Amino acid sequence: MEIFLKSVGALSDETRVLLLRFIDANGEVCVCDLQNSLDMIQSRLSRHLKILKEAGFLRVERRGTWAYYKIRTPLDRFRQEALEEIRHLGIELPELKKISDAGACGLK
Amino acid sequence: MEIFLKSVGALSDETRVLLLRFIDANGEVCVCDLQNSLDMIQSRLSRHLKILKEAGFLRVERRGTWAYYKIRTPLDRFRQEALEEIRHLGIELPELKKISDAGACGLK
DNA sequence: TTGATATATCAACATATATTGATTTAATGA
DNA sequence: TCATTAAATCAATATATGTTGATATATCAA
Repeated sequence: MEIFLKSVGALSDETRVLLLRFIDANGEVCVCDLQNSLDMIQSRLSRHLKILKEAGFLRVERRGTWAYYKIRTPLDRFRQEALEEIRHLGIELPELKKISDAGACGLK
Repeated sequence: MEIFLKSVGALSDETRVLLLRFIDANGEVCVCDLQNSLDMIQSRLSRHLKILKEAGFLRVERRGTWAYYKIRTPLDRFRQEALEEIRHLGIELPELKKISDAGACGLK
């Protein structure tokens, strides 16, 4: 029950659904790229990424000071279905502004 | 998005998951039977039943002063998967104490 | 070690959601 | 019509969750 509630709880917030879909659409992204692309402050992103990770949707990989988030694979059936459902919502996604590759995020 | 959030929001509460599973397992039940079986006060039940109904999981049918709730059919794919997932949680369900058939709920 | 950068966590506050008891609404039958 | 019963709604309160700005942690490079 607890794990189920954590999963659906993670999905019941507009910010997190957008985040999940954005990462789903763009593959691996780092937090500073999300800040740039989604125009959200860092602490807000960090919070929601943690919730999505702990709900089993995301995986983090640290490289140096950067933290790269991506969809966890494999997803179990229910999470996969949820992701599929989110894909069909037709959410308009902002463009990925990937500056982490340039070696600096340039954010304060 | 709004409908999706409403669906997962409805699932992200332990009381509602139990309610949904109980109705799923017992078929059609009226509110006073739920009061008896689940030991919950009426206003609490009414609130959660409404949320589950508006999220598309339940259907009500009124007969006289009684309101009978059951799983809405057909459920769309995602809601069906969610229900399936809930079935697999192994939730221990209390016995259905069906007194509405007797013609009186006997509740204050 | 020091400074700079990326991310995580914390504290304060605002908003949302759940619980309860009281009231209202609706249907029934005397 | 009036009283009764089932269910819905409301008001007050408590708890949970989201947002923000500030601070802490971690990595890297000079």
